[in-house]
Amino acid sequence: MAVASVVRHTGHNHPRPPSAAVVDDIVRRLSRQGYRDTEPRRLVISAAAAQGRPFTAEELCAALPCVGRATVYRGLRLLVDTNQVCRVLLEDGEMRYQLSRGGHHHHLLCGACGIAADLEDCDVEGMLRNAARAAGFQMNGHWLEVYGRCGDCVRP
Amino acid sequence: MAVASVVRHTGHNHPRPPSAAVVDDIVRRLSRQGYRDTEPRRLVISAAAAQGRPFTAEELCAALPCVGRATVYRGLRLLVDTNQVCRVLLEDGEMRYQLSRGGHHHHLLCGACGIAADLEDCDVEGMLRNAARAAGFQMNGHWLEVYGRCGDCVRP
DNA sequence: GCCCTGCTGATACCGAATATCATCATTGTG
DNA sequence: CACAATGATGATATTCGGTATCAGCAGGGC
Repeated sequence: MAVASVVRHTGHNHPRPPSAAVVDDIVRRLSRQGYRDTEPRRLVISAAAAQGRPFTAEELCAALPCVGRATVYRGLRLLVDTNQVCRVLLEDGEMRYQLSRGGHHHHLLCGACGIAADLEDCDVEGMLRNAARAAGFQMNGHWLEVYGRCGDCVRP
Repeated sequence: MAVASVVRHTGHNHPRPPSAAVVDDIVRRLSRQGYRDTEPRRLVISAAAAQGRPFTAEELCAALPCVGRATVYRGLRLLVDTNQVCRVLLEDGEMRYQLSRGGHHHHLLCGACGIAADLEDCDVEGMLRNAARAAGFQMNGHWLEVYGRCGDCVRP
């Protein structure tokens, strides 16, 4: 089977100083698609990048009291629509968000500390496609979340 | 790899006459857990069983104008909590529901007709557990939905 | 048949998210 | 550099899905 590699989104469990480079990068990609480079939008991106774990739209609003609610929601939706932010489904059905590093990956969600690590190079894709085909189903995509305990929370 | 088997929830794409046996079965299981056998509750179960594809709570309400909204929501929640109904996550993030046949399985969701077939005997579980362990993560569960086109919609 | 207790359902309420719309700011153009 | 077109903002209203409340009802054990 494929070797799994994991990318921790942050060394700590708490917001990190947002990297200006990351924000610039996203803004640049948006510009290329015709979206303007505005101050509130940069603030939203910066706040999203500063989150150490999957966040909700409301948490962004709380972190950005000087930006209108509607703007935060719009900005977040734009980021999701342009695949810069991925949705994360918690075990209880709650939907959260997380800055995406791009490329197909899945999330290892720790139920203890709430952190989300990326699981890459996992070959569920091919396996699912085969299983689906055997069932007469043409697979176009999938949604997968993995729940459990991260290394830090298993042995503290 | 494991052989995949599929169970179509209905031959047609539209509501089927609810089987009294299915409703009785669920009611019996609820009774065993101390929940009463009431008329409105049976109606909710019957309506849920009559759906040919994943449904929303609001759709149940519309199908049951003579049952109070709160009762429909409570009934549905009870069914989810007792694992008689499983949640189905659509590709756009919408949450729907579907009568469960019990046992662990995943859904093959057709984006064209909206039908959900069950994918059983697919060994993602073990594979994921290994991949997670390799990443230092202790996996306790997962959520998986498969999107695409069902056989009927691929070649019409 | 009685009574306890869970269930019902009309209503009020809540929180998340979106629609509206006048105003502002960015960016391409001259 | 100034202008104008238009996309973006944000205060507010509104919608929508879901839950809390609570008086009255009914299931089921006795």
